[in-house]
Amino acid sequence: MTLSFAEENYLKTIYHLSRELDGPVSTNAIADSLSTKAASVTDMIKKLSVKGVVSYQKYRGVRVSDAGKKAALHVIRKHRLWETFLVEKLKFNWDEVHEVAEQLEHIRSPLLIKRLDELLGYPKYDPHGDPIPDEDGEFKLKAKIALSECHPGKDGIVIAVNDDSSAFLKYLDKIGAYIGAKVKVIDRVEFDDSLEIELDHKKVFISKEVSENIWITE
Amino acid sequence: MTLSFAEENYLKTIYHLSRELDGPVSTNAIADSLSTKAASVTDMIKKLSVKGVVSYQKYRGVRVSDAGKKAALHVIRKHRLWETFLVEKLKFNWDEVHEVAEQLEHIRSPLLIKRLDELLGYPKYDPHGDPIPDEDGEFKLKAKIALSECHPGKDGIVIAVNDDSSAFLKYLDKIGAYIGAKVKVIDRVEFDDSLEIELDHKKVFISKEVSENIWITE
DNA sequence: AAATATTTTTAGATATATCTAAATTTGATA
DNA sequence: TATCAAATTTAGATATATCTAAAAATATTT
Repeated sequence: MTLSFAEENYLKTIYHLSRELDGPVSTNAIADSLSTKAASVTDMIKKLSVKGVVSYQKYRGVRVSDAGKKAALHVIRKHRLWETFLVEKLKFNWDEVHEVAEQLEHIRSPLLIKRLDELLGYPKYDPHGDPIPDEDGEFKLKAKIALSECHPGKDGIVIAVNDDSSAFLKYLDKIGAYIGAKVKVIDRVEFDDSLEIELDHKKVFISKEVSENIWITE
Repeated sequence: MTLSFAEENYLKTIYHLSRELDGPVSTNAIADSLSTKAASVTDMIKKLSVKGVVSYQKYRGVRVSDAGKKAALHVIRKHRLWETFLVEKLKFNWDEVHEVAEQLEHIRSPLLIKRLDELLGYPKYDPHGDPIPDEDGEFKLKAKIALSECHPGKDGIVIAVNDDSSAFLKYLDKIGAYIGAKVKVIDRVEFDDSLEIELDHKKVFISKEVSENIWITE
């Protein structure tokens, strides 16, 4: 059973969405996430359902099956290994890798991924702090807490970010919030839940939207 | 103007065929080369013609335009850089790279190719001895002669092979005919034009079909 | 040159992936 | 609970890339 590029993209997106939620994933959520139309999603869901990678009840949303999870994690493994390669070996900035990795993740060659993993020294996390699943789809999440959940006085190390968009990552670069940076919460503004934090001995204000997307050690 | 994967594959094939011939490339030659049907080729040729990368007269074959040449050489550049990467950095054998490079050549990212070229040290030739075009599509052929054209007594160094199939390359590995190997023609069998050659101080017989696909220094 | 064979093109299908617009179902609200 | 709004699905198109079978053009042979 092989999945087309489009099928792999849908499956990966559905998998990611299903991890943010508890229950089934809605058609519209998938459509939004993929910038496509609900009608297209319904069509695709039917195909994925026939292939056994999702289970689906009309009007009731989609769930990823065990086989689907494995397939999704394999694509995610490839995506994150390629991102790591681009940053470690080709000197890409972390905000430049996503689009290219979206293409590279669909290349089919078990040997290529095996050797790439070897070349990179079997990394466990990608440049954004996300875990890289192993060949069996196993991975370990780091114990982490979103900055938005931290009270003044809390300090830690930036270990992951939740948004891979170039704009967001460029902003993080600017304020010095790279993976591994030391951070301390100085103050919280009750009015809008923005935070004053210290990064690299410099104090900056970040909005709630930003603090929700930065994870630090617990 | 962007070409789809399929369009890139057709264009590349037509370009390669046009270099073996003097005149226009026939529909059937393209179909054979791509293991597809003549009818499919006709359809695609029309599309490529509209896009201006080939010129085409019904029943009269196809020619690659200047714009087409540039586009084809760009794909070939990517293919050969990836092959070089696979062998040099990921320890692939030269008979394992073709299929993967066929996929990788379609990845769209100028920065990726720029950095890959840099990582590899700006190579001029790929693992099969084929020249890697630069960004402008320029490349240099080595002065070379097919073994099949050599008379007994002629010696030289294997600098390229003409067939990238895994079976052929595995056979070359077996007899020691890697790029850079010293070779000397010992004898020619008039009956079938097979050759006795010396490679690595070992004498082997090779068929005409094989000798036509091995190129040595002039 | 006429007949025959080969090559190429056209016509009409199929499969994938997408869309818009209309119909249907679900869920929230009055 | 009946009504309405939102979400979802269906129906019917479009675009790409492919195919088979038939028709047309070209090339070869007698």
